[in-house]
Amino acid sequence: MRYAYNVYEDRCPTRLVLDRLADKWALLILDRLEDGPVRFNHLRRDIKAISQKVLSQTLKKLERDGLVTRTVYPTVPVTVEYALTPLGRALAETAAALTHWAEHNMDAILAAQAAYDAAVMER
Amino acid sequence: MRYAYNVYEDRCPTRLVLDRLADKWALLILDRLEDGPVRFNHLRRDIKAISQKVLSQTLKKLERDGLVTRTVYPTVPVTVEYALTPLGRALAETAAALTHWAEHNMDAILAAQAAYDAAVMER
DNA sequence: AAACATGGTTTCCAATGGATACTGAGGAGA
DNA sequence: TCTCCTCAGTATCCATTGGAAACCATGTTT
Repeated sequence: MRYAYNVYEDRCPTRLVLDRLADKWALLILDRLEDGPVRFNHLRRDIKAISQKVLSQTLKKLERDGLVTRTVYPTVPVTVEYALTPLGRALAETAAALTHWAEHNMDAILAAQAAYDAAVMER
Repeated sequence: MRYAYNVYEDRCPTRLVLDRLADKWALLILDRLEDGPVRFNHLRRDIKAISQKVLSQTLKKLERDGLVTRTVYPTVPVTVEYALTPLGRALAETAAALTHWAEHNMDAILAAQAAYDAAVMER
């Protein structure tokens, strides 16, 4: 065994982390922050169809995990900027591989789904 | 734009794929299948705390997406083997990066959580 | 005075997730 | 023979989660 942790084990803390990272919205947020800090409502507009509640909740969890920072500027109205920490940046690169894989291999997956559904229909 | 798809867009099919891949259990299954075919109950035992229902459902979705194959051997009792397709293998390598990142960076995340919780307490 | 911006919280309902029990065919052990 | 065990799943129920929409405070613009 190379690491002290084993994600196959129940009750291993890595399971908690995997739970966090295996989240569509968290991956999209991390990906979106790679180019630099972004404000709350800007994220909301960029990541289509995310709700305010889920965005807020997800950002809080990412902040707690030390993956993003939250900075408040006392402007009027208040400005809140979210940015990646070094740890978050490392993860974002890994996460980007997943989202980009999805974009890249979409056609193959759609074809597989169509074939599967056709096979189920004629069964 | 490099690809025809954009995961930030609502209603883009990549969102469906991301939804599928951003799933703790799917990632663990793909990871577990990297070393070769595995039977249903073997997966169930290896991936601690997964329920039969969720394992069954997740495998079906992965099969529909063309990421795993399901092969039935008419033994007694019946043997069902799950294996990665070439497409699934490519994804498993990407997914492995995530699970291994979780194992690797666990200590930093636990420390961040403790610091965050302490800050919240004294606030 | 009404509308819009900021960054959220609250509320409600539908969908999802997990725990548990059950199936059913066949083999092994008592 | 009777009971238990294995295989690979379904079926059922309840708690948690997710998303839609309304609401909040503060301040600027029209």
